Amino acid sequence: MQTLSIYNTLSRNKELFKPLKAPHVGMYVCGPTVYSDVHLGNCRTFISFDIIYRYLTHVGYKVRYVRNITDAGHLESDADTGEDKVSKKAKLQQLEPMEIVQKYTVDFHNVLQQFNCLPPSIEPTATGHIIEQQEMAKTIIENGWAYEVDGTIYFDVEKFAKQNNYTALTGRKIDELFENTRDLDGQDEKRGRLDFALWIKAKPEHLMQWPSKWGQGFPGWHIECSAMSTKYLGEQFDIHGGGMDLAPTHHTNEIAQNIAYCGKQPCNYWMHTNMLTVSGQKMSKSLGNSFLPHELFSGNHPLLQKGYSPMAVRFFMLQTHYRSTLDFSNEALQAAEKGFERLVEAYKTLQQLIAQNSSPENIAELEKQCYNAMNDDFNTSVLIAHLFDAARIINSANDKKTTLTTTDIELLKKIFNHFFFDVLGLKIETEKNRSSEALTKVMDYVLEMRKKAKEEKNFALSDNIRDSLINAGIQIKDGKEGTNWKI
RNA sequence: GGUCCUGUGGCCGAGUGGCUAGGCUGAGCUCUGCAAAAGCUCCUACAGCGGUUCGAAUCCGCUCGGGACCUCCA
Repeated sequence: MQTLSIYNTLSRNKELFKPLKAPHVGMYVCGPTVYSDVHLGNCRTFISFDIIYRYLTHVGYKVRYVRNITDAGHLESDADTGEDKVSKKAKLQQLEPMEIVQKYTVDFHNVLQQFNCLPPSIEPTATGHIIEQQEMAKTIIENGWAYEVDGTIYFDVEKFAKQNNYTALTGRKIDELFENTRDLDGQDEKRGRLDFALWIKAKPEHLMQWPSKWGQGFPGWHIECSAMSTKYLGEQFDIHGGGMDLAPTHHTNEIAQNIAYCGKQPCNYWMHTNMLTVSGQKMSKSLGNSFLPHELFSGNHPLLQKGYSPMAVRFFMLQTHYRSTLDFSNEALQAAEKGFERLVEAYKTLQQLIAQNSSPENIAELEKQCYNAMNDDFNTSVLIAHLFDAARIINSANDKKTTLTTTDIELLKKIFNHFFFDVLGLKIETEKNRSSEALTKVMDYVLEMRKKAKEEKNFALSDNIRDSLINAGIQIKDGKEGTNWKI
């Protein structure tokens, strides 16, 4: 097993990864609230955790990866005010709330599939775990950490913070939090200003509500994750992840709930992915600089000069470490697209490399460096740099400027299979008709014609053939071993 | 306003107290009938000002800029 270190938000340091029950690893990631098209920032988070899931699996762990779908209880404001996001959308579109949930869940799955993300082991929903959430709230009340006011259950943060480190995740000073939170004038039935709801009394017109011992209501936003992680991963598990914006409120409250419920920290390693910006500014609807995944793929957006394939985008994201902000720009995307293509071409070249008896290259060391990169807090950026080194060696060997033994070539293939495909989750996109048999035969014939023309010094014709192929979107490359082509 | 994070070459983006990140772009060379591709070389940076140190982009302080969350506002 590899020695892996992970940056833990709790300690603000990289720590050696020690699972509670190796080889089993429990990982929980906060999934999307399915009330609108999936945000590209969400995609980044889920792609990051897809890599983590893939790498842990690759090095031999048996990972149970749980990622929830929030389909109820997430209000417009995190201060337990405003409407439920799903219900609001349902009213606007005059649909059943579960129609909204279905529509955007399907959309979410489609997008992640295009990005080649593996499905999680379990994908539980908030509405599917109402009982569990009620039970957890009940226990928290019994344990003395929550109270009921007219059918709504609040978590007593002030009381909790006196005996526990409520702000462990962010290191904020609790006194300042109290000071900076304003009074919710008049309507406030909470005891403390930082208190948050575990269960909320539903008004009669509220579309999504369930019976409970406290009357009709619906769950608070934070309780679902505590309830579902506990149900499927136990009271304590290994990794909990999500976007950085979730740490101060959602995750902080989640930890409080778990401790209030069973007296234990829910997990050992908290991992947070950084945000997305567009040309240096944060991606937001109000700034008019946000676009959807399908707009990014098609290029159908004023900010996009062209479309970028899902794999190019995935590769682009992986060139930046998950804890750094990721900046979208046409220039950067195009650079990534070309770099990705370069690796794909090197992989194809690798398949037809001819082995020599000896080699000056140290491929075993290269493989080791790839593992080192991933072991250092999943540093995909450094891993990719090593893959480019591999590409240079492959191309050099193809140009007869270096030599590789059979062992070297096999090891290079293994490196690509393990890291490029399995761990980074990249794939070679097969354009329709790209390598249909008929086209291959036609190309063989056309290239034979061109070869003959060249032998007869009829360069006008050979160039004409080449230009015509370029017009048809096919590029040819003359090499020592003959001519290759690609679309 | 508060807390936290962050500032790297034309662009993107890793990184460690002293040793080439890598990709894209541009220039030159090799190869080639020419081109493309590929290889090699070059453009060699670390926001600014102080400090610690034999030595800092890497540690500390301040200034300026960017971001996240909270507050405010809409």
